[in-house]
Amino acid sequence: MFKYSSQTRVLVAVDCIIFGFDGTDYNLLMVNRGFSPEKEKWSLMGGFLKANESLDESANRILYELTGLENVFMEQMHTFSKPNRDPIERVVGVVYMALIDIKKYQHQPHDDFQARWFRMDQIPKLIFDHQEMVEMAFNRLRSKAAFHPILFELLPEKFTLPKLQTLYEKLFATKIDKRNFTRKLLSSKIIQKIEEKDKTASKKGAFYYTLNPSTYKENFQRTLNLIPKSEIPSLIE
Amino acid sequence: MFKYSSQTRVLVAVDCIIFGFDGTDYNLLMVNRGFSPEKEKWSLMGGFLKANESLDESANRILYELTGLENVFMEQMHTFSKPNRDPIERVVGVVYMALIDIKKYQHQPHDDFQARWFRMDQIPKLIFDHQEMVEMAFNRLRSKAAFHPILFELLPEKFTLPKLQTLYEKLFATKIDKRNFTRKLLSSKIIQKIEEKDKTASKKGAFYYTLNPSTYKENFQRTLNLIPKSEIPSLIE
DNA sequence: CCAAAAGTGTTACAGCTACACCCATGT
DNA sequence: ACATGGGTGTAGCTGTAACACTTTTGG
Repeated sequence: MFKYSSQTRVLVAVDCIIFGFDGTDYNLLMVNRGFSPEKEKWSLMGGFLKANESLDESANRILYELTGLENVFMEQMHTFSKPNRDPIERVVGVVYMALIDIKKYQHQPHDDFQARWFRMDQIPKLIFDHQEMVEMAFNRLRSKAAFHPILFELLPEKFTLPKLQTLYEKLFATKIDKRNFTRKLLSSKIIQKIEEKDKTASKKGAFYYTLNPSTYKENFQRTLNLIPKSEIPSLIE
Repeated sequence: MFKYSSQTRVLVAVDCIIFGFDGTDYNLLMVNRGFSPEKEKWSLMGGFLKANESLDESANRILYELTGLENVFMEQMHTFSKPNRDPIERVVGVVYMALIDIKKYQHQPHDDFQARWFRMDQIPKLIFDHQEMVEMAFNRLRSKAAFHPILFELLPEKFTLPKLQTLYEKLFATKIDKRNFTRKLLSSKIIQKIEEKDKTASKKGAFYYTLNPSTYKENFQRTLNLIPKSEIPSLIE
């Protein structure tokens, strides 16, 4: 087989930034590295691109191997490439962002990987340029969520309006008026009430809602304006 | 030096999607490949990532080598990775999108590369997955331009309002009311009129405007809403 | 009965859209 | 003088933001 001659070949790593929401705060799923370099330190879930898989396949494989999860919302975000970002040898790092319902991964089966959730404000010092990756991912999440209803990926099938509102308030570090929030959301028709209440958070209980799958897809491109316009300029991307 | 053992190393190519605007249509700068595979066919400007450069540096080097241009608006867009996207050997392709003033590259110095502009609706069949890359880039440009004033990168320093409006109308394939367009734009303060007219397009002549550098940067994150809301849902990303 | 969270309507304002005519000038 | 493209103002409407009280129920 002919090859391109005299060109440098490098390793390609895939790193997954996995967001979860515990009802109060955003969390990140990290693993304790079992190998050098930086053994025993916390890092993103990652692995090397294999010979016969695409990056999407690789990211999904890595996520599956480490959490057992499949069919998760995940998309490619950015490729990092500083020549010496990995001290061992040159590695180009492709970062994926995933959003999962935090309850779907609770340390269960794969404890051998020593994965655990960290609240966004309590993330340990990370290896290499992983800190930078996380910051970019969180900003990207903010930009996307301002215009597309992706945050539902972080919630279980049934969720309450107060939980959903907290999700938005925490991401944009702002308070939202609950009457306006509810009205905009319901007028979009992307969620529907079910006759069942969550009583864990209050005595009165809050009604559960679920996504309306058809209108959800239709409205995915539509900008919902759930965030007051005055907050939008603070988005960085 | 220690290495990660038994992992696959691959070539990393950088491909630049370079948009220009000729006053009427969007154009793409393509090169006629002088080497196999697909010799003599049209392709994006590209090259391989070198041992000691980052992807950003590589993209800028490639652009400079092929056009002589520097300090151009360019950002990383997506990394393509189907295992057999290049028939010779495995190559992961990182795509950059650049926006340039079309007059800054007019076949001059580097004709040996046989680069030329193609109107977006007259792009020849491209090699590998370059067609897919171009489509993604154009969609991405649309999404970004809907909310950030990046299209100015396609214009010369002095430009007229009618030209600017055409730029938006072509990208979104829609007609915009010129009174509304002008009003929104001027109220944003990002451009300023200069007392000089372009008489090439009409007898009356249209006033030139320039970017107001300070307000331009300030307002870069602000959503201008130059495109009527009803058109926005058609954006795909 | 009280504390804590959920739920619900209205009004004022800002920003958007729709729309048509006059102006300047080269030929 | 006329054809061509450039420039300008208003009114109605829609959507957003601001705002406070009642309801429910577990303890």
